[in-house]
Amino acid sequence: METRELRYFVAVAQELHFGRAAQRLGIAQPPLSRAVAQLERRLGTALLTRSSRSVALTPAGEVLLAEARAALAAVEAAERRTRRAGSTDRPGLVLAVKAGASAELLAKLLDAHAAEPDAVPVDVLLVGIGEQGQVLRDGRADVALLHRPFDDLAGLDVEELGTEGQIAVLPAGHELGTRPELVLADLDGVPGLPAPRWPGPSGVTSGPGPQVRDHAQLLQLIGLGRTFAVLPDSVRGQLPEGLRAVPVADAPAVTTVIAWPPHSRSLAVAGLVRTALRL
Amino acid sequence: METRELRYFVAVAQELHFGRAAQRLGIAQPPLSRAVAQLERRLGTALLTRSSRSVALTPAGEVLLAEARAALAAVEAAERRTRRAGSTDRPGLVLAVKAGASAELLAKLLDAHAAEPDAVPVDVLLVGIGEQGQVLRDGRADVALLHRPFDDLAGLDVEELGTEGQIAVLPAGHELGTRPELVLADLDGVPGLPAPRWPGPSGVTSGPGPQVRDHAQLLQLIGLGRTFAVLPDSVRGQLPEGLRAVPVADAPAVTTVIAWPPHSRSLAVAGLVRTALRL
DNA sequence: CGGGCCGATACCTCTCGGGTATCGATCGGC
DNA sequence: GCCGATCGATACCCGAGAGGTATCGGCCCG
Repeated sequence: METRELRYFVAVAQELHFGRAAQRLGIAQPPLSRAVAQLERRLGTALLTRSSRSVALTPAGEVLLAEARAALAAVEAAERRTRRAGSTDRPGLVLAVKAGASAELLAKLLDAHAAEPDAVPVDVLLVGIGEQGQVLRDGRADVALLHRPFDDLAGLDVEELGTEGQIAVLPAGHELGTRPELVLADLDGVPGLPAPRWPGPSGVTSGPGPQVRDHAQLLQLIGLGRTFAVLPDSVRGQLPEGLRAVPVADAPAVTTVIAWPPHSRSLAVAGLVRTALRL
Repeated sequence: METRELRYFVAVAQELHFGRAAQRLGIAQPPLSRAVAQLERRLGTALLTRSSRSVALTPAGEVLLAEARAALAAVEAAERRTRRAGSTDRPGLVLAVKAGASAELLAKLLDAHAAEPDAVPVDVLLVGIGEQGQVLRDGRADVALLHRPFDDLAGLDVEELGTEGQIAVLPAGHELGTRPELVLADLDGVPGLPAPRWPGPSGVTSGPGPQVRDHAQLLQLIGLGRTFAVLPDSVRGQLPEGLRAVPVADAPAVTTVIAWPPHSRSLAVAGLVRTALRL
């Protein structure tokens, strides 16, 4: 199987429409139809059920969609990492961090790493919530900080860096902000304060409230009184003036972890991880 | 990048010889030279240093070799898993087990799974030591039993099933077999009894003794008085007549784990894992 | 210094990926 | 119930590029 065929199939499987998929791929519809049909012939399996009015995935098609995405990410990663290994000007590491999260830990880590004798330059790549795994898997980053149980750690090698409780971050002057402590049930369905939505481990977003990409957006929306959030303790240090932080007794503990792609044989990654574990 | 290019590059990188690589790929040498040169042009990096008498990998080439292997395994996995999902006759799972290891646990697991209401048929794939990760990654198996710290768990999702001590397995009548307990140092450099070699997590094999692929081979060689082994407690149940088993006090504990490929969304895998965790 | 090994280059062929035109089926509207 | 619109499949053509053969040019060895 060639990556071209996989790209074509993924496009059709996502769009569920040959015409639109062809347009997205920048080719005409007939070659796309033929390519997918040929893929099905070679695999000996129907991947799509077509009824001239609609296209749907067969169970085998579902399997191939998931597997093809992973395989294409691996190929992309190969390309990107090789390019970076070859370009002499930047031999450093790329560290992916959720924008706005773990700021204090990140600062300490970068300082400690820079003080190492064999320090390699580190670029910080700020990504949206839940995107760290993706950038790690497709080669845009070499290491990432993520948070259990929120982020998807599947397929990554991981070391734990620390655990902390969670606090509710509320708009200035909100009645709940005056209490000394909350439980999750207090925050369930507060009138006029919907929970925000962000990309979860399963890739989908859930909840009724506003859609949010990173912590900065989230804090801004809280400042505007449009939502609230339950976040790790360590965000206290970066709360804008006026927001209220209240411990949430029964919120699950958050573990910050450092992760890297499984077959990374890079000494530079190992060095950064070692530094992180010493903090 | 197409998988064809990656396959070509991997062949050359392994053989370090364009002629032989071309032969292995079933093509002529000139197209291979051109394809690799074109890949280098597209990546903007030299991958190989060629000197008409020898071929060597550049650092970027080393990176691409590792990444390309992973990517090609992912593509193969996509193909195999889709084929199996499509062929109606065998909708079951493939469970990879080191030949001869964890026999008791395996029997219990298969029994318990068969007793489940939604039992899916399970094929057992016996593989050589250290090959479980590979067959999981390239789609030949869906689940595997492996043993920490011996097997390479990088990139796999894992649940622990149990921990046990280790025993030394010695030929009948060997003097060490009469002692009530040993320490690793006792086994270090026993005259006439070299330690066996098998594929380790790093892929290489080390040690001076005979080369071994699985437990059955290993036990046979011990029976012949040619080597010894330090193995998990649970092999006691399958020792052939005459072999001596002696606990090793300071050997690292072995944890048996059940593992599956990270993006497996399969309900069948989840069911088998749940059954295993109940044992 | 000459022969043999090996990768690169030149040049040819033909497969196959991609484009246009069109068909056939299905669904919605009148 | 018919007509038109939509959408995937089919027919047919063209050109890029993958692969083959012949050959060159550098390098080590005898």
